[in-house]
Amino acid sequence: MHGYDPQAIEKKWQALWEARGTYRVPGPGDAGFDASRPKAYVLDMFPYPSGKGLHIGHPLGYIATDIYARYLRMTGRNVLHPMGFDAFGLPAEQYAIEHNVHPRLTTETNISTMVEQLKMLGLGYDWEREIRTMDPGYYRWTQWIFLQCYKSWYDPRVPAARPIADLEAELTQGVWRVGTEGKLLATAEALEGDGSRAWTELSAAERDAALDRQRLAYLAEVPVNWCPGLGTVLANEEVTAEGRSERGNFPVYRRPLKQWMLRITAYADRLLADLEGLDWPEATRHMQRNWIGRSVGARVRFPIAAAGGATADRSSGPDSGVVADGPGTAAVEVFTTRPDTLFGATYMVLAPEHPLVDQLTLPSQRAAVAAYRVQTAARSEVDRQTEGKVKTGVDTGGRAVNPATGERIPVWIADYVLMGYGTGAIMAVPAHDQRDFAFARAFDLPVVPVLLPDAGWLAAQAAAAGRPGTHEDYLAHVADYGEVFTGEGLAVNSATDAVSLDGQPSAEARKTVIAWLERTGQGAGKVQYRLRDWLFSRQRYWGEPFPILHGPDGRVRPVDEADLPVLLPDMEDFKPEGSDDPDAPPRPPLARAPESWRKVVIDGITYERELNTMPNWAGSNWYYLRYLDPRNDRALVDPAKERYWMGDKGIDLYVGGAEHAVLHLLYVRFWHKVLYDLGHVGTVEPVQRLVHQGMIQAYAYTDDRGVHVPADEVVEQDGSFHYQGQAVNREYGKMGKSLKNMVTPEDVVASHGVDILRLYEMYLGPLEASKPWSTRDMVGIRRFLGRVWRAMVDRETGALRVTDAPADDELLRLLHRTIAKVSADMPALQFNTAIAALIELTNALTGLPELPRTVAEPLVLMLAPMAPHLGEELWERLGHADSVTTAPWPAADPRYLAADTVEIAVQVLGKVRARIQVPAGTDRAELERLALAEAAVQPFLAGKTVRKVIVVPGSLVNIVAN
RNA sequence: GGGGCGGUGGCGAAAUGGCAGACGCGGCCGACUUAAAAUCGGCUGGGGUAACCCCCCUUGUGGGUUCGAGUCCCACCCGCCCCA
Repeated sequence: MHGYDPQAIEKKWQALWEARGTYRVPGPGDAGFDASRPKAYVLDMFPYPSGKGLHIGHPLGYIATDIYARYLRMTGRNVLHPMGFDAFGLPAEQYAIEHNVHPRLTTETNISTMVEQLKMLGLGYDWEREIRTMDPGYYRWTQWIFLQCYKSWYDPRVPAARPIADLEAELTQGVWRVGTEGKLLATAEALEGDGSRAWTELSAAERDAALDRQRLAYLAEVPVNWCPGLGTVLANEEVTAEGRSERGNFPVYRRPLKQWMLRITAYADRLLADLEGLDWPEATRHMQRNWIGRSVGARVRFPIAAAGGATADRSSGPDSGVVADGPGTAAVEVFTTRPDTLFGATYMVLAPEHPLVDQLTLPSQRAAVAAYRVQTAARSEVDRQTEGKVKTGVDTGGRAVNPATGERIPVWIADYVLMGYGTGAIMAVPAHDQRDFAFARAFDLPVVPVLLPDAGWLAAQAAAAGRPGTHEDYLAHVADYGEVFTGEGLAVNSATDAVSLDGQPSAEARKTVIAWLERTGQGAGKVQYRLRDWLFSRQRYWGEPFPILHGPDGRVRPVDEADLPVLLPDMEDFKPEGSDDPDAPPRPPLARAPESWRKVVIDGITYERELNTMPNWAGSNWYYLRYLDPRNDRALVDPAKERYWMGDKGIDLYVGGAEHAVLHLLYVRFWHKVLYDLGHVGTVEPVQRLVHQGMIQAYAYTDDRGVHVPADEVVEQDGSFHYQGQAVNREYGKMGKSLKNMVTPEDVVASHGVDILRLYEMYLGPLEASKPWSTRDMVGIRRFLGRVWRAMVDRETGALRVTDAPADDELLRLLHRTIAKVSADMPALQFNTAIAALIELTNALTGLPELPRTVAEPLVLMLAPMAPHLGEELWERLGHADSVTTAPWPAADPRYLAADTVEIAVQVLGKVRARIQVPAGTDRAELERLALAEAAVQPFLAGKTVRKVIVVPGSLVNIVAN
């Protein structure tokens, strides 16, 4: 028998590929590199070797990029298509803890398994470029990038990161002064008596502090998400909406801790602006814009008029909102996007954790305030923001002054104001903000309208609320109108001797009030971001150690770059010290490392190593650069290799899950921009084109008890489903062990072969769409590849059925239409329609006594990227010694694309009434004449006048008659 | 609550504003076979009707723009995702 035997062919070619190094990709400087060819960089999001089994959905994106990379290679490009492993971090560590084996061992085992699985799928990776983030040769450069962040500052004038040494030089030269909160102040703009000081006036410690305040990597005491169950802090992104850890589902608490931070906020504007030029899914760009959350408004200072505390306490950090305002007084600073409503601010609300609360609270209110703060601490951040809940809050008894009206207004605390957002305090304008209004109604606070709504809104609301709807009535009875007006209006009730907004539209009123605030030193226009700096410390073992030493005087000393990597010490006891007690102090596992690792003596001074490790994101944040030059021990990447492979716009195609739309992809862009600013990479953005593959889902079945039954043992009978004779219900969901509907690549490869699996996954539907798996449907692909085989190989004798006889014109036209279609579908990643076109072509070959070579070869070439094993086998049988992977992609011949005759639809009033055959290229006038003369349309024209005739050459004629 | 994406035969799906349903699965009929599998050929959105001519209807619902709408616009319903 000489039929199509997928498993035999696949085994043969996978061995040959390995032996011949078919997928080795030389780069600049390597032997065999051809610099005249254009490059393409096709990248998969690399996996973490978690140890959970792969199911059929995991390789979807890998298959797609593999097909695209193979196609590009056949079009003459040097194609970089590497793979590696995200080996550090929580998934690998949790697996190790659960199995009570060292994470290095479990990770290495898991990686070996995954490499075998990926090779089994026929994926053409250059395994010589494989990287693992846990290898010292790799994480050395992760540490190195961290050091570059530590040694850099963000110069807003460029704007770009620059070496911190430059800043030090400029400070020494007097370009800058250091302001009251440690902020940099251009000397030229410094004002007399603004409290700023020259570099020469600062002590050594103050100078250190001033520089540290500018670094892109810095230590700060910040409120963090502390997860005692995991024994580590988590980034906001790693905490679920329910206030639990994304991994492990442990409770998470807010508490202040001293942590390493990365100043991603400095890049907020560029991260936002540079989204514009990217070929990314719109939804992903939208999510990143939301995450960055740029809002334009003003900072406004409300001086404290009456306070319960004695004197203003010390300034409590850069963004606390506390502003020393001369001896004994202070002001609460707020951010508002609606400074045009400043005159309507009738009270203020502070977050319960706000540092000014103690000072503001009157003795009579202390007990109530303290109780409320305890109550708040127990609630999660998301819970606090959820709307529709009953508003709660407590009056501090303190009073602040509205700078516009000069009136003393009450200051409350309430949990819907968050300390971590903005300044931790708001001005409340109940007349024009929904939440403020609800709060004011609940606690009987005054509501003063300061905007006149437009007539349409007023009329609609007046009708709904049964009010007259006049301006006078609205201003007098604003609280009786059903809804709060939050739109743009005309300012009213907004004038004093000092400033007047009355009559101005909101946009103009904002400008007026900001100008006045700035002139009088009571505030300023300000752009604020939702984006926070990136919390970069984890109290875990399985991660990159920080290249940081702590001196006995508390000063930080970076490890010399020549001493990198700082090796992760081998420890038997690597487990985190989890705890049920939210107040237990963090105890990173590295605190238990041998003293020989923890202590370092330099010039007679004993330093302690930083005991935290970097988060999971660190290693995956720049891996795409290391593939370009994976074994370089002198640099992160050789500049010549970086320029060639990254080109002008970076990675040509990056495919991975939509779950990384914000975190991974935002962090990657941030580090890439830092490296760009410092001259280590040549592109502004790392990824030009991004595609998210969809999920493969599957049916699952439950019996009448609601218990899942094995999906592969369910049979369908007459439209209902049965398991062991019992009727079962069908559900639809993620593939996985819990639903008992998992299908593994191993099973499918064993029963059908890899090429059929690859084609079937691509044929299911568009790459981006989620779609259901159905093993039953795979038979269609098996039939297709079987027909291809039998068209070329005699199944009795095994002889080649391909001859040099010429193909007839009809077949050649179909062939070249197919080439044109597939050639257009490949770069668009529309493999489902490309396969459909190849099936059509193959179906046209089934009756032929022999197959012309002019048809057989292009068919094999087009099939080869998708079914590489079959492609190689048939290419070899067609007499080619070289691999099909480097054969040239076929070109469609325009001569065969134009048909001699075309069918034209003749419509009357948009309905098709006849079809006529005309020579290709028939002109409009002739088409119109033929259409009007067509016998079949006459009944529909009878008794009517032809008003107009629309002619679309090559397609249709539409007769408008009535 | 705000935003994004989607809704097309029994199923997966296709369709630069131009003949809706390509291609595959499933189903039906036939050929080959002692028989089955495999393979090959034909039919297969719904309704009317005389299964094949022909007519009507049909892309979640209702409007609109257009000679012409699955495609563009508005409102609504449903599903998924993101932000609250």
